[in-house]
Amino acid sequence: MSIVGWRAIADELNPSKSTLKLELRHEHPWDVTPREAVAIQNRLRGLISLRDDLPETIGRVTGVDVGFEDSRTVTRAAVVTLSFPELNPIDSSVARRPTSFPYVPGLLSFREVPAILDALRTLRDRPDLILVDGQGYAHPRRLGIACHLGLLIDIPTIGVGKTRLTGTHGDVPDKRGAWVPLMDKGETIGAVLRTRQGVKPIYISCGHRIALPTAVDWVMRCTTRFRLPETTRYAHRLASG
DNA sequence: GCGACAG
DNA sequence: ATCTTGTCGC
Repeated sequence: MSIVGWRAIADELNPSKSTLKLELRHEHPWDVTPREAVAIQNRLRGLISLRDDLPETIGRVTGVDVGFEDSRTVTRAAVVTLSFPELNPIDSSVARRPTSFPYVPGLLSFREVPAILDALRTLRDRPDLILVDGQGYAHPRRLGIACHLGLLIDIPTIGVGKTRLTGTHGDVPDKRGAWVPLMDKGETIGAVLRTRQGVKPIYISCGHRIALPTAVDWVMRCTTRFRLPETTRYAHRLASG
């Protein structure tokens, strides 16, 4: 579908441009040096919960993705909420703001989270569960973008990466749903999951308030006939258009 | 010192 | 991520 078509759908999903009360559980500066960013990550890492702490019933799943415009000088975050288990889009939001932090492996959240928070603020309802494009716990300091975002807004999050940031793993059986642990320094930091037979596996890790097996289950429940979950696909289309 | 390195 | 045509395969 064309970009015009998608913008039309996006507006139709949330015509009132209603604002969601999104109180941040933690605050810290964003205009920081890479060195300061690392210090913030080391301070926040101890606050992450890898335990299941999700709503009793989840009727909606939300996807988040970020794209860039004008030679990466503008950051565009897209959030799409789908009904569950139908996986039909029922709400969405897009936010654009000047890019203020460079891409540095391991510090992705400092580049993308500010715009994501802007997008979340114009969503109609508070998400039950969010699938974030990128790693969560599978990070050098165990604070990938999914952990960072989930912790700030205190909502369960899952990291869904298309490629590896850190860690090692064996071969993944070529069968839908098969997965092997992603290991680092003797610890399981994530799962390498084959969402469909015959496609490259994706990297799943805990964000916040969810355990790894549960995270893998939810990613599979959100994945139909493609390599990536529908949440990620819808968000990507709105972020890139 | 030499690689590796989410998006 | 983004820049980009054609091309291999179901």
